Amino acid sequence: MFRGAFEHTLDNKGRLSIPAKFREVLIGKGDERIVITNFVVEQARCLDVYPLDEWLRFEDEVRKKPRFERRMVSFQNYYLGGASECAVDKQGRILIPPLLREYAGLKRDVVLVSALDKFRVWDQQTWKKVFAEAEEKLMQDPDFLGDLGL
Amino acid sequence: MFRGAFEHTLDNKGRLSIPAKFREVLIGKGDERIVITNFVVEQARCLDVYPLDEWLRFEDEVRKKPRFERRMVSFQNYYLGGASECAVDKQGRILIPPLLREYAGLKRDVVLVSALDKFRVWDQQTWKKVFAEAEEKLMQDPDFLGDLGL
DNA sequence: TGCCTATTTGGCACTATTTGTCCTATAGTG
DNA sequence: CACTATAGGACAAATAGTGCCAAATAGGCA
Repeated sequence: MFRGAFEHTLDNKGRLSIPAKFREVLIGKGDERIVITNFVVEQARCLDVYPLDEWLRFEDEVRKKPRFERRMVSFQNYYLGGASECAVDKQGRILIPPLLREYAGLKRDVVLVSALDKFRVWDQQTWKKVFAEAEEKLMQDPDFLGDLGL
Repeated sequence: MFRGAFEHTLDNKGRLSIPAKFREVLIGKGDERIVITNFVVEQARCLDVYPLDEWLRFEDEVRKKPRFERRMVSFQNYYLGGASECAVDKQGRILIPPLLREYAGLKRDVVLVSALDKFRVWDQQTWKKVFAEAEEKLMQDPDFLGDLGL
């Protein structure tokens, strides 16, 4: 699965080259298509990127839930509504749809961060903040990891 | 199926061009006809757009239900009553019937949002509100996301 | 440390998509 | 019957997306 974090840059058309390490994972699956959607962690916006097969598995999970339950409706609007499929081009890039680019505040410098079966794309500044806050929390609460059973 | 969200504009005749990504799906079905009807999510009005075959399938579902049950009658009045069939023209546009345009408060800027087998059309301002509320709700309910494995 | 290879990025040209404008056909009205 | 208003269709300009090539950079190996 995906491992590591990489700093990359968008070109002026909004294209992002996928780190070779991540691309290898996709090639291993035999399908380089990905699905990309909006997400938010700790008030900070980012994009979630799934290999197509993982995304489909996830959609199936969602379909099993009660469709008209109110939180589910919100969730579908938010997470599924924004999801769009992209293909990786010959030099390993994807075009990030304008709305998503705008949502996550992606300008030039971005960071791609692995998250198990998927990875996330952050605006560099936003990522620095999120990362620093996470570190801070760990330092100030020594029991944090213990409480999680790690 | 449909994926992604797109900002488009109506021309002064009320015509809306369907995003190429969505049109591909219709072309894949070999039938570009669609059915469009009124809908409301979280108190906010929008339009539901179905490929014709999906709509027919949905009608069959409805037919199986007890026809004179009161809520079913209401639903039929509302959802089926507003439904109208449109064809996509040569440059990929549909004409949105005036009543529906008015219903959903469509002015110039609209957003087309995928929703699995169909998509929705929102007035841009309305969509922003609905989206922001959904985002808010999800942020405040981390357990819900946890249940979904996010 | 320096060379070689692989990866990433920038630039350019070409194609496709979207949108605004114009034109014609049709129906309604005087 | 002629004129006007309007809807629908087509054209064309502007914009955005895609593909390709090559420069620059980073990483690996000797």
